[in-house]
Amino acid sequence: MSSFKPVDSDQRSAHKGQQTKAAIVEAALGLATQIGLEGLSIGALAEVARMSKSGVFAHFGSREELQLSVVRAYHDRFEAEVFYPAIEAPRGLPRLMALFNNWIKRTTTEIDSGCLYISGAAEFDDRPGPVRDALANSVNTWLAAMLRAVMQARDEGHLDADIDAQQMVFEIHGLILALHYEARFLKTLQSISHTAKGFENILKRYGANESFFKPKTANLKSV
Amino acid sequence: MSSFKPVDSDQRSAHKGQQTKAAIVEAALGLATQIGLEGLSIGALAEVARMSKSGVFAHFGSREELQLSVVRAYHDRFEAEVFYPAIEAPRGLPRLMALFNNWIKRTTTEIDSGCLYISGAAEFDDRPGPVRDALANSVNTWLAAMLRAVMQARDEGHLDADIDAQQMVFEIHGLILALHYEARFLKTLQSISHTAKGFENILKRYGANESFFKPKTANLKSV
DNA sequence: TGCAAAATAGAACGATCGTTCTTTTTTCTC
DNA sequence: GAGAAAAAAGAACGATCGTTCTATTTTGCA
Repeated sequence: MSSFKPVDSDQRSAHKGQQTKAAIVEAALGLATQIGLEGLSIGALAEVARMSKSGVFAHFGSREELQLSVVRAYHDRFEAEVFYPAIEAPRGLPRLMALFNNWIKRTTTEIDSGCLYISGAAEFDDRPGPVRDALANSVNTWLAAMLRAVMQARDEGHLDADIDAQQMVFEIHGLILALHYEARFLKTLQSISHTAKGFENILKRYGANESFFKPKTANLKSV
Repeated sequence: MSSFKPVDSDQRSAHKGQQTKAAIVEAALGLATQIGLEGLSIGALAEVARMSKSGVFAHFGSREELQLSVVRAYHDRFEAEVFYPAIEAPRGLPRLMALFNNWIKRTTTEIDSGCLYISGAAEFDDRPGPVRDALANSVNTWLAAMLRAVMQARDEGHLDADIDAQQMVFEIHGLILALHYEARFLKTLQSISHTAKGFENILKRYGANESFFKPKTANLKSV
């Protein structure tokens, strides 16, 4: 990941314009995850934010800039919720498992609200431009973090030495996408347990020592 | 699958209205897979079909009915391209592999055009109504066919006897979703080979006899 | 407290949307 | 080939879209 924010941005209690802008982005994020980045209209957003259309608009200057702000906000939230808590786990399989579990946790939450990286991909896969680039960059950053975690787990000896790390990340990604699809769209009940079981299968296949995940007693430092 | 069409529908050279309607639906299908069912506008469709807006509209009576026609057309095409050719393969693992290979083939084609079941799911996962129902029914029908194929392969002894068929279909579905996502949105080059390798991994894990897929010489009737 | 600056509101624009209504053209049947 | 029926076109509707411009309100600093 690594997003090195420029020192202040929204947070600082400056000039109050940025406060309301942050509030607007917050509302926009809620709308966008529900109805999509394309469905996000300034009129509807103004209503939710209890402001005038032009009042909302003035903060962004264009709809596209609003969409970009939403993508950035989603990126930050994803980072804070999934990535940062997990890198505190020890390097190797424990961290990989923490990353995946946080990912599942977030996706499970998003069964109701929707995932911007998934809906955004469907909306912008044929629409070049800054929004698409921002979305793809965020996703690629995250997938690269997962790839790093897999390679570290391999180098630590927690996984087989000859595994294809990209292949493993691809299969893990598929599990998350299937979870989102079947739980959110098809409303299949067992999706969450299927995802967990699928991850277990993948770990086993790539040579993870069963003591890591099978019996809940196992701990980090062994192998 | 099973769609038992009502005898004529579009095909019969009747009253010519149905001919142009079929042509419109054809054009609409192209538009919808590219820009989505929601992005499909009657004006844009009329331009592509080289007709007037009202001329197009008259064939459907509402935009929703147009969307439903597109979903039905996509269902038929999917069935004809993926399902029917595969059920001619012998019951069991050969048929399962044929189904999956056709699915991959179609999804690979759709890297350029887009898959309605995937984009539609993202667009309608929060929007109840007939279109959502039609989409979900089609997808469920297809997933049920895959499930049947897995269970038959198990019953034929081509897979382990104690496998969880739903779990296996879930993992396979994830591969396809990852293929579509990474190839179409992220433009990752190795997605197709990742998918094939992932399927091989799944087959192996669920006890498929390697003679079925590992050496290209193996044939159907053994095991 | 006053005043410039920033933030918000309000009204209006052109465009496009789905839809309706009326009129014209095309098709099919006798 | 005439005439009814079906198909297509054309014009207009109210609504909503993103955006622009001007006016009003609110804020922050001297």
